[in-house]
Amino acid sequence: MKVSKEQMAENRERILDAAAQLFREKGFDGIGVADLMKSAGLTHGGFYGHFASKDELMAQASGRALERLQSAWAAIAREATERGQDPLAAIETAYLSPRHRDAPGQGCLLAALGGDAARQGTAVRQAVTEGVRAQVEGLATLAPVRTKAARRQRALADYASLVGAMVLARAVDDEALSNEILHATAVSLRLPEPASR
Amino acid sequence: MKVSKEQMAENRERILDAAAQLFREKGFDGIGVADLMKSAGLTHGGFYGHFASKDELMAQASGRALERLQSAWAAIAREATERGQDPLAAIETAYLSPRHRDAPGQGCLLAALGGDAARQGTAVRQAVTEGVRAQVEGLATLAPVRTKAARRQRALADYASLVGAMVLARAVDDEALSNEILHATAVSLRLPEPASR
DNA sequence: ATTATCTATAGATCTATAGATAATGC
DNA sequence: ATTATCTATAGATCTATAGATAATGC
Repeated sequence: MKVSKEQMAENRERILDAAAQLFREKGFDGIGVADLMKSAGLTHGGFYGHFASKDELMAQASGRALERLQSAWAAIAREATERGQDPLAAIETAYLSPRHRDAPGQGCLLAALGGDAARQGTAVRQAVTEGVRAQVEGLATLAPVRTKAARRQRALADYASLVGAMVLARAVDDEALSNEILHATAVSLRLPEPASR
Repeated sequence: MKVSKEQMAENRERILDAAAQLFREKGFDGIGVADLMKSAGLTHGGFYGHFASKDELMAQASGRALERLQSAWAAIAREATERGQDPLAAIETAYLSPRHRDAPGQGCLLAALGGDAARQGTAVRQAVTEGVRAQVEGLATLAPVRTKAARRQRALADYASLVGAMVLARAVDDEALSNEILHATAVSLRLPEPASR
């Protein structure tokens, strides 16, 4: 049952991607190693050849999710700039969309697992801290204000608004209220279009 | 081992209060029924005389936490008004304090369990929805803007900023960055004093 | 007599490991 | 020969229940 080196590396990537999605969808405690490995097309016991523990996977999957969202934001910013539109507004509009709300497995790690991350060990917290730092720096370069300090302030506050709006929009059971939260936040961030897409 | 009716009602309250705190501190999955009952000074098996299931407790404890925070906000607003200060700013300043960040067990349910709540069943989601609605309505009455629609918009957006700032501030592992998030959000909400208390 | 709580346990699930298996790669 | 994966299982933990116990309240 041994596989080639490349196949093994590919299997590891599949485990990471499945974990990054399933943790965001079901929570760190909502999915076990066995079901996770089944999702990646492998069996339970094989897991420990790739990762020392579930905790290590949680940290690496968090890092993976943060990287992927960072890339997605960069792509949105690039496209908006090409069209002569405000790149920060484009990212924020996409973030506050019902599409993002309804697909937590592909979305912002902090909105899906921020509360859980705060209760985790050093490995997860460090991965999250690094990702937050990178995302804040990325947003800061796009903020349309003059000083560096103002750009950073704006990036931090906007990021907080986005995460909170998504947490609330997903927590409530009433779609009208959920949409209202997303829309009110879009208005507060002075986004041009409605947040729906 | 039977106790009086009043004693039983008091025991039930103790279970609810312990649950409201421990769930916020450790997550819904981070504390079991046995340890929870031990925290309330009772034994494991007695639990099912008070609640039909852990799920029912989760919903009622969420409601309890939301009610308690609502009362705390009302008290802060009252005191601020007595001193001739802006009551909404007083609530927001208290919310964004390191004291709140470092005491999740006594704090905002949405910041502590919002992400988890989104993954729970109908009972928990309904309790959360009702609580969010009440808190938004409470904030809206305090918003210093003219129209009803503007007050509601402001309440929704401010609530999102607060929750997101707390989620981020608790998730990161670096106290300087954490304080920076709280402060940047306070600036964005135009709060007069620094957010520290 | 009723019943709130206790002790003990069933049944399920979860992480992690041990040993077997079979394909890779020297 | 080495090793990635598989099957099987140990050990811990968790929810929920059954039956015993002892204090309340008619």
